[in-house]
Amino acid sequence: MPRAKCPKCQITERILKSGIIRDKQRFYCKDCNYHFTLLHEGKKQKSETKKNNRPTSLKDIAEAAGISISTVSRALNNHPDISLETRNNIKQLATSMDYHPNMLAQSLVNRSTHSLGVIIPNLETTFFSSMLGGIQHVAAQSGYRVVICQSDENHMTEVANLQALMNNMIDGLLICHTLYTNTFDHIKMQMNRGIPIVQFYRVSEALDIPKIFSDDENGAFQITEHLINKGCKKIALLLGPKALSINKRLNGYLKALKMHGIRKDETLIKHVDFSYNAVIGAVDDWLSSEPEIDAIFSISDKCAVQIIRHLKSKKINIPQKISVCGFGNEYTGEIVEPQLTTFDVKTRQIGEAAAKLLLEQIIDKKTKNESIMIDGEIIIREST
Amino acid sequence: MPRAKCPKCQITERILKSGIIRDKQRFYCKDCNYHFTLLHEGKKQKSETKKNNRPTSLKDIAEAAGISISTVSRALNNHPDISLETRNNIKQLATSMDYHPNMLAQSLVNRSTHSLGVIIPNLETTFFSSMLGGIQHVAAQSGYRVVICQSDENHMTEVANLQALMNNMIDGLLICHTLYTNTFDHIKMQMNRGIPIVQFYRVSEALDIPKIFSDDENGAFQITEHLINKGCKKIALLLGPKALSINKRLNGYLKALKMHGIRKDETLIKHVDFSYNAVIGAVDDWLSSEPEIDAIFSISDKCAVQIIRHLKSKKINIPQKISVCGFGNEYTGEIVEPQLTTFDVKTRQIGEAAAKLLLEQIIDKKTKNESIMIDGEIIIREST
DNA sequence: AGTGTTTGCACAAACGTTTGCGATAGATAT
DNA sequence: ATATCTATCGCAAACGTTTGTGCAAACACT
Repeated sequence: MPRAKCPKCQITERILKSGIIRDKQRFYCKDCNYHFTLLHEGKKQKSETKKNNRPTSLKDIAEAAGISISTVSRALNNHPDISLETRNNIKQLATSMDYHPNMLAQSLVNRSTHSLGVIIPNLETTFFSSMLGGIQHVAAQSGYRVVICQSDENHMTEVANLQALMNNMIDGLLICHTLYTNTFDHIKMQMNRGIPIVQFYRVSEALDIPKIFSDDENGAFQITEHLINKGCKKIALLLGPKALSINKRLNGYLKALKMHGIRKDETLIKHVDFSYNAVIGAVDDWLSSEPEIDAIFSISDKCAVQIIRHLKSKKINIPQKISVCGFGNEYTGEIVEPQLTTFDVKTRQIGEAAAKLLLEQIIDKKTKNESIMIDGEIIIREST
Repeated sequence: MPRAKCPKCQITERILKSGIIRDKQRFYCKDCNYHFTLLHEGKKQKSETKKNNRPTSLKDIAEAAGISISTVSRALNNHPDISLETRNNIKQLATSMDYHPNMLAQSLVNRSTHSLGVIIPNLETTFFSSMLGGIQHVAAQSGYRVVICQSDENHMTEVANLQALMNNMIDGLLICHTLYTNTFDHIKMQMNRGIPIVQFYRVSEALDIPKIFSDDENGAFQITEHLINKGCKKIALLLGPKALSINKRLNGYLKALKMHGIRKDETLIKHVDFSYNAVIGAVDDWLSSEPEIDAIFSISDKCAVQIIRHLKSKKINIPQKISVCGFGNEYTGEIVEPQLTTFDVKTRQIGEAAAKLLLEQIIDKKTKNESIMIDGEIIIREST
């Protein structure tokens, strides 16, 4: 460990040796990119204290036992080439020396980390975290770990997480895109790296990889038709930012209107980010404008709950005056009063299916190109 | 790749070569631990198709450019020893060859993965996932990844995750124990491995490692005192399984009773697991027994919400007849009607503090032994 | 004694990096 | 011309595993 001080930035941490020239030690400061030389002053005490306080390795055990490294490795892995006696001795020695295998080294030679990566927009809602539950359950059954990264609905974070994970950290990736992800070059770049990728829930048809998705169009259709059957004529639709296949829900909405002979009204369709102010603003717009609306269909349960509370604070009766529907079947929809009519997209099943599909690819080493749709179910409660 | 079939289990996958003996190839089946020999039949086409379809490595670039591996490495890392011209050429070549560094190899030599491990009981509630939010935020600022493992409130899963992560996968660990974790040998075993560990929220005083915790005793005291001030005399307390420091809340409860001259009544204190049936059962017990209770203090918001809904279904007025308090300040407590009085334990701040404390240890390479308490705040709403 | 088989182990290459230390050639100073 | 310095690069060790191969000794069977 060179302990020289850089004459420029006075830092002693990031100094590297850079050769010896005429009895002068040459150094290089990583911080300020600067070369300099000093007279010899390094005490050469290499081999002694060198590998101290490091975790014990196979080599340490081998030296302690006076045998070769490979024998130790095989003994610990129960290879029958090693006699039972030696095996037991080595195992005992290993535990007594507090040996733990270095998984980095193992993964390096085995070319497999036995872990799946998950990139997910958000964990602070039951919607996504229940998908995670499904993923973990399936992964654990096959002995795989799950490495979770939160993109926080931020596209750049998604890209960064993706690149980090794909650099040999994982054997396969499950990804659910950000709301604001509308370009998929970052995925394309990783597609021929030999690491299988599966999209789930928020998928892109532009990509030629396996997907697990829910039939959102049909879900939105069912919800809208349900509202129509309840007698609603002016159904406002609250959509998220224009992105992704999530807007399939718009199609379902329009389809239901058409089928029941209701004319499309552009003013009843609004795109918002999911911020509270935007949601409330949109609702107030609708409330203050003609014609009077009689239903609000929010594509997010979270927003639907906010809408219900907002309407109640304005003394607007739900569902007598205005019906409210959500989408996703989050837990809060069961708590709020009136309880929220919504569409259960079976998030846990989506997670399970995604993990299964990924594991099949990893274990069979075949690149499938399957797309699986998970059917949802309308849940009718008090708000309609 | 040996493609021999094991005469015992007929499997061809896990066969290893095991030396040659008198012109006979010796094999060993990893599955059934069986040795056998066959006549030579392997076509020796080693060096040709060997390293095909592997990701490009530094070596590949070096060979393509006709220079040494070390030069390529230094060039890509902007080492000034390499001329600007060579550097740019190599960089260009690298991107054109679709090079991505193997982080396993990097971590192996650098002895650092630049990622933090988190073991957390559960992600399906905002309570823990908001801690995660805090952790991720702080970690990202220092350029660290976060690897999340869910123990699912299962002690064995916690242990398994711990062992996996600690084998060189991470530079530091943040752990929040399972409800059922009451022995800490698994932590002790890992304490001298050179990887710093920080406990958060659910901590154990028996361990000599840094902790971030909330003053649950004081929180419970404040809640109880608040109930007393509202005129409640018979305050039922719903606790979780007997475990951990979580039961500090019992102390706060008792302290408040004592200070206000209320006698402790054992029948008013119940331990339950957090299952719905157990919670409702406990409440029904209280309702059907003398003396009549006038308040329920649940140490979990989730249970408190269930209790509120249960009481409402029985037409019991809240808070006129019975006041209800929770603990934790989850989102659902704001949605339920009446809104839940609870104690905000500042989960996000706990996560942030824990990540900071861990990062300090990693970066300074000093093993601190600091314990930080995050103050909470009582949130009084309609249910009291 | 001769032949063949089995057992138990050691050697060394490989996985893909980083980095200490020289080595060489050209530049500059003396 | 000689001496010194600098810029640019290569060699090889190291990180901690796994595993193909060889080899000597022990064993088994004529």
